[in-house]
Parts: sequence; structure tokens; C-alpha cells
Amino acid sequence: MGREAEARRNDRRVLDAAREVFATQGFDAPVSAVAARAGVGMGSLYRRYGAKADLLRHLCQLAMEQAVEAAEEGLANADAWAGLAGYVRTCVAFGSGALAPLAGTIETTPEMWRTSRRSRRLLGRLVGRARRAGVLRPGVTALDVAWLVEQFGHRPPHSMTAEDENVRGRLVTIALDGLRSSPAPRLPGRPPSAEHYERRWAWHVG
Amino acid sequence: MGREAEARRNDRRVLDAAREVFATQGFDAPVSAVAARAGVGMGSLYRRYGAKADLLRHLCQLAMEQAVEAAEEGLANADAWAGLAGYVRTCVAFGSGALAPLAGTIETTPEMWRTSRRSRRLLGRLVGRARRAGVLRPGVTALDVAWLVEQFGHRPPHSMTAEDENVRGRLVTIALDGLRSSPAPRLPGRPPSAEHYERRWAWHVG
DNA sequence: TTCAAGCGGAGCGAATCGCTCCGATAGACT
DNA sequence: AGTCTATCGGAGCGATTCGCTCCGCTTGAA
Repeated sequence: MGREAEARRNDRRVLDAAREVFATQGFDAPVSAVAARAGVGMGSLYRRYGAKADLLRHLCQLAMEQAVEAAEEGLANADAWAGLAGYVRTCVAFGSGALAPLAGTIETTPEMWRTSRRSRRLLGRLVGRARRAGVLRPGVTALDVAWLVEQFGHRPPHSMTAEDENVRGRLVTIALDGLRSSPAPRLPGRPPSAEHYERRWAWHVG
Repeated sequence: MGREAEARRNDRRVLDAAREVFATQGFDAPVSAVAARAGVGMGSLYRRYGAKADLLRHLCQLAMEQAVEAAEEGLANADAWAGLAGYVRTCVAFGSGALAPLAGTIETTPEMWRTSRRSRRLLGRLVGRARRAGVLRPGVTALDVAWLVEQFGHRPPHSMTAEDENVRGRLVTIALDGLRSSPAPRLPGRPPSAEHYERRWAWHVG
């Protein structure tokens, strides 16, 4: 195997190892654990990613691209409900919300913001279509769905504002009504705000 | 204020501060942060709790007692569904599942095991009553409800076994059906096992 | 056979954390 | 009022951990 091929194989291994190590040990797991898991030396890892934050950013970017892909697949489904349900299942399955604890701990690149917004725009279309088809519970917004996805693969949030409580109250109602064998009433509280959803990712220096 | 009263006040302050600090910063937050938040010196904190693990164990114990109380309140409600729903809402509200990441990181005392089992027995009665009343979705077990509560106040799990996937698949279905304005089908997968539920808390030395 | 590009991992410096120890403080008792 | 002493607060110690660098070694190419 040539050096070039080995480099590509190493990059793949590092990415897989990073996903697994950070998912199981949390994001403050040592970089050496990632390198060991990948069967790669620290030197190779740090030549590819100049710092731990770079690796984490790349992981975020890949996860968001995966979410975009899931949304496009959902929209490709002719059945509006099956498309939305498939999106949620897919995102939860690959742990889309698992990177949420990183919010505010790493600097976000413009590319990350672009991908995030693209993902949310696609989800908006998915939800809007379901609403127009009449298969969606009244009052449910795209951000409700985004929060729901994120909640399923989440450690306790780093800050619990009144808006967070509002969001959680909605999710609890959803889960409760899913549990109950009866028709579903309208959701309580206010719809989540996009500003609140984004603000968590603002980087706090120092 | 007498020394005795000050000691009691300090104990309360430490507990409140610990809950807040660990909830917002995670369980590896420094003990000094708890002391600072409580407005108490390290000496006072460490005289009451000989080690950080002692403080965490006490926090677990209190949370489980709160869950027991919530279950008893639920059973006191004549309406079987309202009782169960109230239990879930209460547990999620005070972050009953927030201590789950501690599983396996601290030694569990016999008293903790007793309270845990008492809590689950009460939840079993709550769920059984709802089932007999016909207000509960078919196939839902007490542990389904326990997992659901825990999932809503959770960072990404430390280990993702096949059984974890099974559990998560159930929760996703519940949440999805809560989202959907249609009657709810039977839950997929197998019911969660009590052994799996408990095993996470086995202490791994070293 | 020689060269150098790329690899692995030992180890450094810094930062952090759990916990101890002791001077300061303020009720309790005479 | 004066003394005693139980309790308080927090500076600092020792140990651990982690991000990252640096260098000797491997291995494919010329």
C-alpha cells in the first residue's frame, strides 16, 4: 500500500475513532484515546488536524452534512409523513444531537453556520409539507422537531433558561401524548425561537 | 444566628449549589465551584462530606427520594392517567434523569439500591393501574416509562449496546406518535429488561 | 543503496482538581 | 467582659491529566 493510500485510510480511521470515543467518553476525552482507538500515532493525527478543536469542528461539519442528506431523502419520499418520520428516525439513529454539548465550547466556522442553516431550511420544507398534508399535529414547528431530535442523545443541558423550560415542556407533552392512547391536543407554550436555538452556539472566549 | 443554625443553613446551601453546579457544568465540575456557589469554605464542605463521591451519592439519594414522593403523589390521584402523567411531568421537571451519567462512576450504597427499587416498585403500580384502566398504550412497561423520563435530561450515553438501541427505538416511536395526529400502533422491539437497567450502575473499579 | 516523506509514541509544560491544614471568627460559658 | 473552643473559610500541596511537540524509525520511491 502506498503512503498516499495509507494517509487516506488513517483519516477515515481517525474520524471513526473520534466519533466513537467522544460519543462514549464525552468530548473531554483525551486526544490520545482517539489516536489509540484509530491505531494511529499522535503525530499523524496532529498533522491532519492542527488542534483538538479542529477535529471537533470537522466532526460537527460531517454530522450536519449527514442531517442535510437525511432531510433530502425525506423530501424525496412522496409520503409527507413517512418523509418526516424517516428524517427523525435517521437523525436519532446516527446521533445527530450528540454534538450539542459542544455548543459554545468551540469556535464555529462560517461553513458550519451555512450547513446548519441549510439543514434547518430543508427541515422547514419537510415540516411545512407535512403540515399542508394534514398529517402533522397542529402547532408543531420545524424547531420543535429539531429540538426533539437533539433531546434524544443528550446529556443535561449546560444552561436552563425559561426558554429551555418552554421547549422541554413541549417535548414532554409530545412524549406523553405518544404514550397515551387518545387524540392529541394542541401543544402548550410558545413555539421555540430561532434566535434562542442559535444563540447557544455563540462562542464564549476564555 | 447560632452555630447550629449556621451549619444547617450551610448544608442546605451546599446541596442547592451542588445540584446547580453539577447540572450546568457536568459532574466533573470542581468541588471548589460548589463551595463558591454555596458561599461556603472548602473546609465546611469537606467536614460534612468526606469526599466528592459522598456528596454525589447524597445527591442521588435525594433525587431518588423525590422520585418516590412523585410516584406516591401519582398513586394518590384517583385518575389513573393523570397520576401517571403527573409522575412523568414531575420527574422530568426536577431532572430525575440528570444523574444518570454518574452510573458506574461512583460506588452505590445499599440504601441507594433500596430507594431505587422502592421507586421502581411504585412506578410499577402506577403503570399497572393505568394499564388496567385502559388508558395506557398497549405494550408499555414501567421501565419504558423510566427510560423515557431519564432520556429527557440526558447527555449522550456512555455506552451504546444493542439493548440501548432497542430502548431508544421505543422512545423514538413514542415521541413520533406523540407528534403524529393519528392513533398509536403497538411499540416495536422487546420490552426493556430490569437487569440491563440496573447493570449500568455496577461500579467499575480503577 | 540512498533518500526523504510520513509514521508512531515518549515526554514536556501547563493547567486542574481533590483534599488538607491552619489562622481567623464568633457563639458559649463563667 | 474575658476566655475557650467548635466551626468556618480558603490558600496551597501533591498528584494527575491533557494538549501538543519532537524525534527516531519505518517504508515506499528513485
